[in-house]
Amino acid sequence: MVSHSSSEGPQVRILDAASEVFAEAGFAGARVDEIAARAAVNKAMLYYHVGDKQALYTAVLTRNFDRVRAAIDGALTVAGPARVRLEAVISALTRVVQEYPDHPRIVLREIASGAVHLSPEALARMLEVVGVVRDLLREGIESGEFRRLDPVLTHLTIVGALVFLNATKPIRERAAALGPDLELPEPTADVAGFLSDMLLDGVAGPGREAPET
Amino acid sequence: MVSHSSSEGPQVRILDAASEVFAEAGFAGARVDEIAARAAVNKAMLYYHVGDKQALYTAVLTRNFDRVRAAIDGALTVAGPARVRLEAVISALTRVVQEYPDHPRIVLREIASGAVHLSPEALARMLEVVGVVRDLLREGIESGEFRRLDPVLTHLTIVGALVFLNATKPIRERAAALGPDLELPEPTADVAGFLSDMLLDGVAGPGREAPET
DNA sequence: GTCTATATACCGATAGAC
DNA sequence: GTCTATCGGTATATAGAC
Repeated sequence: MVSHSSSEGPQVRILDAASEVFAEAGFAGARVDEIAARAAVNKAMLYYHVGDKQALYTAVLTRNFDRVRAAIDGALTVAGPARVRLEAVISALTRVVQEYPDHPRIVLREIASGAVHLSPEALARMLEVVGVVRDLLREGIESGEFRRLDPVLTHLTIVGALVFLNATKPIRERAAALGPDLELPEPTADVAGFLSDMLLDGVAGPGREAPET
Repeated sequence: MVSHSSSEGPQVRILDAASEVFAEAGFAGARVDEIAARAAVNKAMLYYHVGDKQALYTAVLTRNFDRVRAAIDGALTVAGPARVRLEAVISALTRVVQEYPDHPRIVLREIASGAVHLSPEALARMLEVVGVVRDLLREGIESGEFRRLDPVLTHLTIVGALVFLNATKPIRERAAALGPDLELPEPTADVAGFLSDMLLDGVAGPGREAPET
């Protein structure tokens, strides 16, 4: 449910509610009435303030990607070798994805559909994020810190893992209810630590100074 | 489009068409009329043969997961250490996902939605696949071949990367059309090779003994 | 700016003739 | 088994009063 129901202004409530509903049901499955109800706003007012369903969707995605971008920019202020900065980015991505769990779910659907609902501006913001990590990986490869792995594949591996880990939680819970045979152990609480441990040791390759986790 | 338009029987054509449309539009976005049209079958006949939209969806997912399961079983016939078998599984998963690209897209949406459209039987088949890889990872950990990484997180990392790499292709193509600044280099053709290289060197952790989790 | 009531269109599903 | 025609429900979007 929307957490800031009455303390925030209508615009924020609408975007929060829309983000929730789009994450749960997707663009086609989302109901404008449901969004208006959760935002505690009359539906006509929703159209008046934000626009139609597509405009609502674009506004949500733009805001969500801006949050991700801000988190990455914050992580990149730390100085040091590429490896340290990549760890900081992974940690920041993990945090932002856990703080705003709607976002990875919406992105997952967008990827599945081939980005048919993504406006050019929202797509551009999404690719900005990809570009930042890609450039960081390239830099690490140039400096010899990282092995010569394809930067885009590596980025997608990182993000794919991150998004999966956060998005599969409802399924894991449903699986546990089906019976002990199908039960999956609850993954480690420290997801960022796992990802750094697993992915960076792949990225950085063996034979360098050991990371302290 | 459906590739076996007229050579196959109606049931197969219907499932092929449904898999396509569900992958493109999701459960809520899929149109039964569209599925019938692509299958070159009258809509009433579609309901007569398979059932309603939900039954159609379950049939598609069951068939698709069975293909994945068959590919994994085939890969596990090779003998050898866990590392070799895990490489074989990754290779088999890569092949099956490339041969049936609808499947990862549908799974992506299912994960995003929290599996609300998954029937218990389809969910069980999905978890079977997770279980096989999880057990293989556990075995490798027991034998000391792999580091002590959480098996479920590791599995999700593998599958997440795989699915992302195959599902993001349309977006990467759309990005290239937006301008060279946003263009992403086309990833390596040998996706399975990349994944084995990157993920297994993380999993096997050359030159290091097991840290406690 | 705010709300009610409704226009308009679409989609899933089936009745019923053949 | 096959098809046409259509019903009933529901969704987006807006007109128009206040």
